[in-house]
Amino acid sequence: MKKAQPGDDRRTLLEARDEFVTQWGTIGTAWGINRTMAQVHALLITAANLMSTDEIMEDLKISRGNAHKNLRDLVSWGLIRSVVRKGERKEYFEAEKNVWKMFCIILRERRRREMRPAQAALQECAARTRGLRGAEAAAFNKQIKDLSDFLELADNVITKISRSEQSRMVPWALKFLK
Amino acid sequence: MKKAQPGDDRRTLLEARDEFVTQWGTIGTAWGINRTMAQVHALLITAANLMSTDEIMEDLKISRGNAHKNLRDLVSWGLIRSVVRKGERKEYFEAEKNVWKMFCIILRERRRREMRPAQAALQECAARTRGLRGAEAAAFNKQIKDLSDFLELADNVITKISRSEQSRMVPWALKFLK
DNA sequence: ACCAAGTTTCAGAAAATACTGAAACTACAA
DNA sequence: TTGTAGTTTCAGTATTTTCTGAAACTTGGT
Repeated sequence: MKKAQPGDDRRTLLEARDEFVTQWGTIGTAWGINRTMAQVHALLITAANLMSTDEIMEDLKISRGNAHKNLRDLVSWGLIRSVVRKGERKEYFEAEKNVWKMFCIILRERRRREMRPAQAALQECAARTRGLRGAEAAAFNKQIKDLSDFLELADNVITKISRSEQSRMVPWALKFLK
Repeated sequence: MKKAQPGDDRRTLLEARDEFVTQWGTIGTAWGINRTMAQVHALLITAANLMSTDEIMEDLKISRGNAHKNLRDLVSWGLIRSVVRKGERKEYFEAEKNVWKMFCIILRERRRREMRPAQAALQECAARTRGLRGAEAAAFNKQIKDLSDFLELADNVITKISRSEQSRMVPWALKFLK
C-alpha cells in the first residue's frame, strides 16, 4: 500500500478546483450568464493569489480577446477588481470573495440592468391604456398595473436587502424560517 | 376636430398589447428566457379569452412547431394550462394571471432547475477537498462551503416564500421596508 | 525617438440556440 | 375502415451569441 503523499493532496485540490470551474460555468449558463464569464469568476474566487490575464488564458485555454472581454465585464459588474502591483506594468485581478457581498452586488446589478427597463416598459403600457373605455381595456390595464406594482415592491425589497449588512440579514433569515 | 370613436380605443388597446408583448419578449431575453416563450406568455396573461395554437401563431407570426414547443414549455413551468372545451378537439390555453402566483411558480421552478444542481455541484467539490492538508486547500474548502451554506439558506428562504400567501407576504414586505 | 510589454479592438469563424415547414402520428366520428 | 382535425416530431436552416487571433494602440523606460 502506497503512503499518502503531499503531492496527492495538491493534485486533488487542483482537480477539485477545475471541477468547480467547469460546474460553475454550466450553472452560470443555466442562469443566463456567459459560460466563460462564470468560469473566470469561479477561477478568481478560488484563487490563492492575484491572477494575470495570461494565467487565466492558460488555465481556461481561451484566447486573449475572450479573456479580456470577460474580465472587463466582471469588473463592470463589480465582481472583480484589477490591481497593479507597484513596479509592474501587468494588470492582475482579484475577486470579491465574501459571499454576502457577492450576492448584494449581483442583486444590485440585475436590478439595475433588468428590472428597471421592465418597469419603464410596463409604466409606458399602463399609461397608454389608462382611461380607455370597455371591459377588455380595463382588464388589460389592471393586469399591467398589477405587474407594475408587484415589480415596484420587489424592487424596493431588493434595494433594501442589497444595502443591508450580512450580520443583520442572516440571523433575520434564520428567524424567518422558523 | 374629430370626435373620439369607440374604434380608436380598440385600436389603442391592440397596439398597447402588441407593445407589451414585444417589450416582455425583450425583457425575457435579458432574464435568460427565450424571446418567443416570453411573448407567448405575455400574450396569454393579457388575453381576454382562451387562445388556440393557431391564434398564437397568427398573432406572433410564428410557425406551428415554434408555437407548439413554447406552449409545452410554459405548461411544464406551470405558467399556463391547456383547456379542452367540451365538444371540441382543439386545445386552448390560459395563463395563470395572478401576479403573486406567477411569481411563486417562477421561484419554485428556478429553484428546482437552477439552484438544486448548483448545490449538488458545490457539495461534491466540498466533499472532495474536505480534510486535505495545506493552507490553500483549507481556503478553497472554506470558500466552497461558504457558497454552499449561503445557497442552502437562500434555498430555504425561497421555498418558504413560494409557499406563502400573498395576503401574508405583501403586508409583511411593506413593513420590512419601513 | 524608439523599443518592449502590455492592453484593446474587431473582422471573420465557430458554436450554440431558436425556428420553420412538412411529414408522421393520434384519436375520434362517419 | 377511412377521413378529418388536430398534435407532435425533427431534419435542415436561420439567427444570435461567443470566440479567436492578429493588428492597432498605449505607456513607460532607455
